Amino acid sequence: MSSMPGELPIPEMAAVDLGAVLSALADPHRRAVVLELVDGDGTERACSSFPLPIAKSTRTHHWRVLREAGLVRQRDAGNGTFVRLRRDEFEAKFPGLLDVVAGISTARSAPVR
Amino acid sequence: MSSMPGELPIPEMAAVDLGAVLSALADPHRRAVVLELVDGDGTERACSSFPLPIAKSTRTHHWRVLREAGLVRQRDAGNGTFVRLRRDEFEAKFPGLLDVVAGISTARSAPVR
DNA sequence: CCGGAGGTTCGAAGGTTCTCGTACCTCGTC
DNA sequence: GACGAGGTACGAGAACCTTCGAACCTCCGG
Repeated sequence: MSSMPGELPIPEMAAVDLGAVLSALADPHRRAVVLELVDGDGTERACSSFPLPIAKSTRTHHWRVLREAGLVRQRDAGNGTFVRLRRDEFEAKFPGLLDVVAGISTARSAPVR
Repeated sequence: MSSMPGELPIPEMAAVDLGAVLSALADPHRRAVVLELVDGDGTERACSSFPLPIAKSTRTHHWRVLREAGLVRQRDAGNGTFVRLRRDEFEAKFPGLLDVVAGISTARSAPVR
């Protein structure tokens, strides 16, 4: 696990389990977050910038789950925290998964275009 | 929901939730079963033909989860039950999902070929 | 007709998940 | 220095998941 200044510990990609990933993506709140990250530009994003209708402590919980499932990297910058998708690493280990899930979720409520 | 002779009730594909699907696939036993079905020939298969190291009642539970998540169709034939992947229907609603998950799982322990 | 294989239902135990509130920490700003 | 925004740690509650065994059902084969 890396331990850069402010970087919260994350598992190596090799140690990440598909079951954990699917569980992480099964939660609507977490999936919404991942979705936004997937069709973002890949740069860091403030954790506080996600409009989740849940308590602060619950968010902390969800960030931990996403981190431990190998989906995101999280940096603690004192007064705020930031997340970044582990895009390339993740894609190398679970090819196509993010795109497929993102594609399915994005297709929501737009059956025939 | 359909109610053919022996066909256990299943949700219409439209009513199936991605979260439920991902949860269903998150379990190793269920994922193993789906995997076998995916690279099978699409024909019906006896429920008893899956080598799951769990109790009978636990199997029943897992089959229900898979059914209710929209992944399989199950037929009760008196002395035995049979399952079939809802391949095309599922593919139409969640394009690519099964292939991606199957691909990832199959890639296990064969990094460079 | 009896036994066994295959299944379901029920209830229960043990673990995990999601949620929250409270207390506490750390910065930047006034 | 005090305040507020953003976060974490901890504890607790409710709900759910996986698992099992026991009791029961339904057929097919001998």
